[in-house]
Amino acid sequence: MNDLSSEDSPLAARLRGISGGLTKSEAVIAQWLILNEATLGLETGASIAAKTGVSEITVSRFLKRAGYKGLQGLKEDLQAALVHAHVSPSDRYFRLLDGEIGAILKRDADAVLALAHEVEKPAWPQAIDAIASADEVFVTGFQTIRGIAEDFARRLAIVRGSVRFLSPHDGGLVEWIPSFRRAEEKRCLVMVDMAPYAREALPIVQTARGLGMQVVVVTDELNTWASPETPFVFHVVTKVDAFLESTGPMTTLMNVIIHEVAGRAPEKARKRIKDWPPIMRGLGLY
Amino acid sequence: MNDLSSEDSPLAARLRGISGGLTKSEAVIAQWLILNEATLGLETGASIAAKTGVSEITVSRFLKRAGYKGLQGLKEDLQAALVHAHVSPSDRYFRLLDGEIGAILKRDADAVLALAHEVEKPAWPQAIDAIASADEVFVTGFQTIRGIAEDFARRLAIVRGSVRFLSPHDGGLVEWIPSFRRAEEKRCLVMVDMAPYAREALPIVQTARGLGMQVVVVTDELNTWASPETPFVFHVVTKVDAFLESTGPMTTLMNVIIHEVAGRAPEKARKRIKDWPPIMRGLGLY
DNA sequence: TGACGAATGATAGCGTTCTGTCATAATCTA
DNA sequence: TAGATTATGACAGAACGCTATCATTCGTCA
Repeated sequence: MNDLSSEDSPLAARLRGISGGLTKSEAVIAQWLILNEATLGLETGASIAAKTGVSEITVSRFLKRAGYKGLQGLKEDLQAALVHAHVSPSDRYFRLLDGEIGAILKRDADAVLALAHEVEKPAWPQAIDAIASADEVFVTGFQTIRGIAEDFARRLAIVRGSVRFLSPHDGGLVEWIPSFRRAEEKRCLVMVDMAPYAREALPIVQTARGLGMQVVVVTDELNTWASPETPFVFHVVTKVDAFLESTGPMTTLMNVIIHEVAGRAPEKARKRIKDWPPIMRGLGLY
Repeated sequence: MNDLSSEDSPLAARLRGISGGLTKSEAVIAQWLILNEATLGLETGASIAAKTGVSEITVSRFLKRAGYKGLQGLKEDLQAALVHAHVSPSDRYFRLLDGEIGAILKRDADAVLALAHEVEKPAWPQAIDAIASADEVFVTGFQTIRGIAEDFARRLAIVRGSVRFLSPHDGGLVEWIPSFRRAEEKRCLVMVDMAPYAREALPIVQTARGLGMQVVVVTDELNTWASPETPFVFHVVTKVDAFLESTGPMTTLMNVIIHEVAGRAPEKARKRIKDWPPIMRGLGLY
């Protein structure tokens, strides 16, 4: 094992660090795993056994001894190392991230990092411009993610004015009745969506488009109805193998939108952030 | 699907190139695969089916139609693409996470992973028990994070009954007027808090404690008033060097609470999750 | 609105994977 | 060299993954 690169992967470091030394079979398995790290994703216990000349149960025992929950656990670790290498410089969290809740947190963190793909899209800065430059911004969202939309509307209003939450069922879209005085204004709708609310959401988006608004949709990974309606559709991974979908990464993306809109006029945003607390002080809330 | 990045991965290009268009289910699967490309190594046909809401055989048919020899064939293709890529997936992630927004996402992801510390606390399972075993759960939160609390109340109500959102300023705590019929019931208050709302939050927590309720507070990293009032205080990092604090990790922790409460009675939670859509179908929302 | 075709799902069966239990082989020590 | 201990393997069973077949649902068209 001494002939391996000094620049160890986490896998190599971990296998090398097994206390008590390795038996002959274990050494063979460890070396094979390290040399074939790039393609471990495709292997099974049986295929590793076949390639190393030991039995399947020996492979299984070795992985357990190495601290993995079987080959699946090793694969999950490799995946996590790939994604999280740039998040935390130390292993201090990963020790705690064993178990079911840890797995959910890791997938949530994966989903947050994966937002980088959405922000990288050419449509992203155009969507930010649509929101930042609109004379009025409407925000809507339904049922169990209505809160995300409401918080977004409140928080977006901190960094720019003329933001309204829209409750189509309650208000029947009276906010969109045409006004002569404001006929030339640019308006933008931001919709926070989660399948399967297409029946409600799609007509609203189509109505907004019909009225000349730009529409930005932030939605989950299953939404396919939004793309034909507007170029500004951004997906968030919500399935994290929990009882319910995760809404944390979607909240994070809404916060990033606010940050980017504030970044379009940073001095104005800073002034608004500063001006707000004194106005609120009369409420006696803190 | 037209909103995807112009810099398509081979997988995205291949799925996009399927002639004859996609059916509704196929479009969902294709989009999900593209959005989750980084973690496909860990998926099975069954797990993809579960996450996309289609059946396993539909996933299998789609992969065949896309020219893969099943999921295994897709994984082999991904692996081969990995070997031939000039930039490794890890480096690609690094490049995406470069820059200001990438830094924010990394800090957000780090804050999500750091939630493992809160979940590890001895108080955590006791807090989950307090919520799960209460006869009635009240949920409250204010201003720009009121939406997180409202969504939490709605979603917690999916997995257990007798959950109420509390709006103290609107309702003046009428929900807490004593009732002889329910005098012996165990009640629990869950408060989502963010500095600087101590002036409003603290009296509510003290009132709840005085009325014999258990209180769980989920709050940001600056809160110091909560710990003397209740043993169940969980902190979330919200400072991510953005214009405004991030509420994504807090949303994630609320989701973890829901998951854990559901886990205290999983069959009941699954039944409630299953029973809800038919009731909702009358609304015509999807 | 009804019929027809396409899409999709349920179920069962087959193949593969993983591991518990017991047996065998290898290694070490006296 | 023999006995004891440890490492490893064989086998069977449980669990999981995938798909063929048939049924059901959905969408389109007349």
